[in-house]
Amino acid sequence: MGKTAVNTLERRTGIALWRQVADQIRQGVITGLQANDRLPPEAELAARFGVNRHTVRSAIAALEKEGIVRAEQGRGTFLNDRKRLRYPIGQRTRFSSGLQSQARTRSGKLISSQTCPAPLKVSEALALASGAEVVRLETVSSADGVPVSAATSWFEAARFAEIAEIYGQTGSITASLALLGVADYTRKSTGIQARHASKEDLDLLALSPGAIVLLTEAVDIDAEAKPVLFGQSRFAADRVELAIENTVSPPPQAASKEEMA
Amino acid sequence: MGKTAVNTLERRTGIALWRQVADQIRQGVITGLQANDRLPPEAELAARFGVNRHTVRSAIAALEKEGIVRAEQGRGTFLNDRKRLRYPIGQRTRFSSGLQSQARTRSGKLISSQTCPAPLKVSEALALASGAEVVRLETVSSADGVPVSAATSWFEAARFAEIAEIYGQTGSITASLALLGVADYTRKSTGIQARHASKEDLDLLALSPGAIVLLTEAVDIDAEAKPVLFGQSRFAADRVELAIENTVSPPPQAASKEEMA
DNA sequence: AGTTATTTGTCCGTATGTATT
DNA sequence: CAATACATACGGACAAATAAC
Repeated sequence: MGKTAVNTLERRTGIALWRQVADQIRQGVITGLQANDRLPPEAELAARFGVNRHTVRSAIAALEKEGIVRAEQGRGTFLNDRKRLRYPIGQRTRFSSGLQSQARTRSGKLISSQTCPAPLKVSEALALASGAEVVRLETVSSADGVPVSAATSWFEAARFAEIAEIYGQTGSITASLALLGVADYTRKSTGIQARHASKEDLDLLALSPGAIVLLTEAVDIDAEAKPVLFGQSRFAADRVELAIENTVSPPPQAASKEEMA
Repeated sequence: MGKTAVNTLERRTGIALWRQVADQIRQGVITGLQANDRLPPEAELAARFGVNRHTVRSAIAALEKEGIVRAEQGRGTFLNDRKRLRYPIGQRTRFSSGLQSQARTRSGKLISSQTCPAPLKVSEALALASGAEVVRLETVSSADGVPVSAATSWFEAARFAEIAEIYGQTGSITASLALLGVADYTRKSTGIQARHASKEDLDLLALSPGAIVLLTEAVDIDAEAKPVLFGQSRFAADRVELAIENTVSPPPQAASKEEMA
């Protein structure tokens, strides 16, 4: 038999059919199932999904506006290839050096900053007295001009009062901390969640409604194991993959603490 | 001014307004912003979201069917609390011991298994000759009876021919490998992505359409650093948080030179 | 040249779902 | 529980561009 493929779409779920079709096609892209070339013709897709051709056309129109595919009259509809960046997370997590080999240019932009009493979660993460003053930075990091992550970072105000200004100039957390006397810092812990992007993140990351973000919560510590930074980053899930590479030291015991590239 | 909170919902995105409202309320739950008690009255929510009260009612009806909230005549609408499990990822990643302290019971169920030639990605991950035979396991792991993750795992067939049967009995990868002579294994690498759940995962994880999964791709190696397992797990993003805890060995003393942009 | 088949693009009308008043 | 406006989904028909023969 042909491809009766009953990829059962659900009706009256509050999500339009054309969007469900678009989501499925997009997922086909990111799974890497399809190469960089032609999609099946609209009529075939319609049959495959069990919907009208117009519905498929709506889906394709949406994908085209997103830049996922391009439709050419008479020829067909083609996938635009877009690879995910690989963002390494480990004891030594840094935006710029982590993407060094994958993007020609990287940049960090300061969106806003504020000094205020620390929320409970922040004071705990930074091991501060409850109510201590902290600086909050809202930043967006891009690779080759494409926004990759939006981050909210908290620093102890007493120690890092000028970090907002310095970050505004350097565009780099690592560089800013270095200027403020933190020669080196390491990642203590990272929590990872996934959710739909908020309205603000849609703007900051130039995503379309319904997009997914990978949300990381991390604490960085200095050489004396004192917390310097609590950060909450939202990565555009269709542009980034988080990679945890455990430095090659198999079972416990003798561990090599070196890093290499 | 009251709370004119313009959480601007987007129209004609293919996602019905009532569903966007429901999603926002649900996210409020999972972010922990709201306690376990009462939601604002419908009229206030309507004002807050800038929609009609009927629309809010549709949203709440949907959330009630999902078990997220309960509406009570004359009293109001209340949140049912649900916390995320914390799933640790590190060199020693194991399902059961990782959730030990958070769930009374844990179990792994074998959905299906198959022996076939390794796909390219799998043979590379396991360092096998291309086309080597592998065993593929489809499993679902649950905590306190609630499905947490659906996983696809590949093993070298020559070495682990009976793993499907053994897993079916033990319900544990660690136990199964032990019975097959792998006393210990460690995590070599973990990649993390996020996407919408596929139709199959919606079933396996008992999720509702539009749900998000955290997708991890991991390679586990034995004491001789030989790959034993390539696994692809899908975690229900609204039930689980992935946690990367870097074993406390702060900075490598000798300052860093290899970093910086 | 032309002719046909394939595929995307546009137009018509109609029924149902969604959202507001 | 209306009445209304708009978005969504379907069905059919034809035009326009492309490719192959």
